[in-house]
Amino acid sequence: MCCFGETRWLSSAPMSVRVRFAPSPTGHLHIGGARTALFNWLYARHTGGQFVLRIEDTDEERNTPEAINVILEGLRWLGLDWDEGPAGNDPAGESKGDRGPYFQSQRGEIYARHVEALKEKGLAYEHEGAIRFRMQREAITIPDLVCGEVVRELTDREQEQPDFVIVRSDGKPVFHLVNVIDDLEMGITHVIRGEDHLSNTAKHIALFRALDAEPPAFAHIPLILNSDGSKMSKRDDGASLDGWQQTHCVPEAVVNYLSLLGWSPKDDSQMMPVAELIERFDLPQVNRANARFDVEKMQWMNYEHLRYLPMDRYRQLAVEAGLDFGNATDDYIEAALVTCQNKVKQIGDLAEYCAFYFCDAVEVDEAMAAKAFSAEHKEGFVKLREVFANLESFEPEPMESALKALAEELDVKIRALVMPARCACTGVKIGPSLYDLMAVLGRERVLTRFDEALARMDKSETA
RNA sequence: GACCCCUUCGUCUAGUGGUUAGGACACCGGCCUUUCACGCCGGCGACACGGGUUCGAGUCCCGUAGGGGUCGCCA
Repeated sequence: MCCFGETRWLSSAPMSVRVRFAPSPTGHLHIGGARTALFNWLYARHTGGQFVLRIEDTDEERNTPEAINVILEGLRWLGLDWDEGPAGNDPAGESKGDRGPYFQSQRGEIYARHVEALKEKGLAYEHEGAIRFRMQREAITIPDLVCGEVVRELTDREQEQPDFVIVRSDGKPVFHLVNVIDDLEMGITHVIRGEDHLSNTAKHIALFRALDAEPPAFAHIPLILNSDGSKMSKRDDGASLDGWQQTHCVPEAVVNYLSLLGWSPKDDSQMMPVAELIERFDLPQVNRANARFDVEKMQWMNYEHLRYLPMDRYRQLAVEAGLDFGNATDDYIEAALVTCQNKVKQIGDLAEYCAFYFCDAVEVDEAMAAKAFSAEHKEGFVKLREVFANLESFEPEPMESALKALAEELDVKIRALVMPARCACTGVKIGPSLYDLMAVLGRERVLTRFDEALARMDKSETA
């Protein structure tokens, strides 16, 4: 079937969603900003719309290439790709999309044009060198997809002076103006942003109308607060995205956790891959109440994602976290990591946890050695060495059976054999499954480490 | 000072007039186990308060309190 004419196209085509994330380069990406970006991105992907990235770099002092990189890299790390926006950190450089420039610092002429039009219509006027917008004096109703119809009355100060500055006396346009003009020019259909902008939305709606434009739909999402309910600022625990990047968290875990702050799938789902989030995310399920950031749940979520990561990504994460595998082979490295993956809660703990796999001389925890290598364990340990030396297959199951059989034969607890073996192989109390770790280490290394342990026992006997 | 939003376990939340108020994190027990985790079982723990409306209210209305936000030539 085909259809003819523009009329039919216009009337039958569903409105294509265009959302945006418009951060200013402050040098860090706030976790609340990341969540705003995420909700916008999820909505775009859910509806098949466009996600636009726009950099609000009107504050020239803080505006550095590094600060822009923080935003770009943060979003990329989270996997939030933009359909339109900067291609790099140069405001005058390349960009993606035909509604640019996507840096406000490059859009001066566009703003000037609209300000001129407002002045001509008598909706803006000069006052002490600045330009003010002639704001309506009546209450404005804000239709909000999250908060409902919000009737915004004037505050007492606004009663005194309802008109607000849209261009400073130094010629720079202010946030309210540029934000509205950009959303208008870029064809933004849904403004999804923090609830801290709700009150100001009255100004924005008035501005849209003054510009002869229908305002976009608004969805003001709840804020993310500290665990004590106070406002989250960059210094607070977990408040900055780069903190999570630097500790080599799993980005999908951050996305998953953030998605659950202020939005709910309405059932008991907790762990959700991004594809499921896209599938299920929508504005009606967004909450109205502010949420507090819970570092512990974030860490739990990270662990849950970490343990199910494909080995190649797990290994990559380990390398990024600075792990040194020496000259071990790929097979050895991956076999070793497999025994650690479901045990280590944070990738940062991995280095210490698996160190014994990648060193020549085991670093021994003396407190553990004192117990494990005590004289009473020596006889069994010597016999265990013999058993392992002659074992046909150096695999976990045969080792376990052999060890248990020996324990029974000697009439000792399994622990009495396991403790010295573990201490000999790893030097520490905590670690992967003993049989698994020995299989990875291989017979040669294991027997060498047993011999080293035996030497220690002899030494302490004579001492 | 004014205006706006919000209020269910400590935290994130489910709940759209009739529920023993459910789940997750955290915490505490137990089981499993060579350690540590995982897993399983169990426990602790909430409708901010006061009025209405109703046969019946966590759910609807009003008020109070508390929290958050905004009112800038910051964004």
